Amino acid sequence: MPELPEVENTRRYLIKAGLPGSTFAGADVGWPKALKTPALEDFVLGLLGRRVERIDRQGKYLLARLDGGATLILHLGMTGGLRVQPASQPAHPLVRHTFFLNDGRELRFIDGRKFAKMWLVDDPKDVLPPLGNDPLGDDFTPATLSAALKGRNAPVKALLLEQSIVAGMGNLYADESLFLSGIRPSRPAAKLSKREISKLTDAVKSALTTALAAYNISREEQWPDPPMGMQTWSIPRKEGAPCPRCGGAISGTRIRARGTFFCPKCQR
DNA sequence: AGTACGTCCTGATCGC
DNA sequence: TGCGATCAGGACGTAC
Repeated sequence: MPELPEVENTRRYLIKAGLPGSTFAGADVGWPKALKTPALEDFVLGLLGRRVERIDRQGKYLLARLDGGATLILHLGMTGGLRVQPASQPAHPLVRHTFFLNDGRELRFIDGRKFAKMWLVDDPKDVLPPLGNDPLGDDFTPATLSAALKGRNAPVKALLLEQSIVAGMGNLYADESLFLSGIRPSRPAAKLSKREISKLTDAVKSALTTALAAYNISREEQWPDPPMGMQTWSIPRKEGAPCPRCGGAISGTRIRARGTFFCPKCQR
């Protein structure tokens, strides 16, 4: 499940693979429902002949800035992954979309579960939902997080998952952040103390930067394989497994229908 | 406005 | 060992 670290590493992978500078020579959209806008014909025509100038990330969205001013937006959903490969190389069986490049390579969009999404727009603001501060940026502070949680009585984990509060947060890093900060996922957000908000802010930054760094160090030699399947969790995602801090049994529950794991001793 | 839940999807995993 | 049942969850629409 690509969350911020995986999406950011995908961005770095695309840059390393030389997608910026390449020009689209066509596109094969194999799962039309993934294309949100525009209609298929305009999507293909709009990409044709356009060169990728830059690749940005906003939350979990990848934005390929094209010459001429348009932006190709990709969201990896839960099982999405991207690869830039020679057309002659056999494609992964779960490739749903193929973007042909003018250098004989292809940008291949893998997406087993078909939850990924694509847009081609003049202004990303027209289609992107409101996104909160990026937790890796300077604007993500105890003050801004506290303000975002003010008056909210939903479980803190549910709010961490809202992209309008923490852009790029996902289920696994939410559990990780709450474990690192010793806060139980079910706690009403507004009841967190100032000190807890501060610890949570640090934990979110720490969980995400650790994941990014772990990938870059341990998998660097594997580039250009896609950055997926990172496993840098402190907390086991298995009920009854031993807590790495106290040795007690990890509890499993569901919050907003999302699998949630925490240590009942370490997280209060 | 805030909160909760169903829906979309299918590969991977579980359990008998 | 095999196979059907269940699980996984990001974002959105709907409902209360």
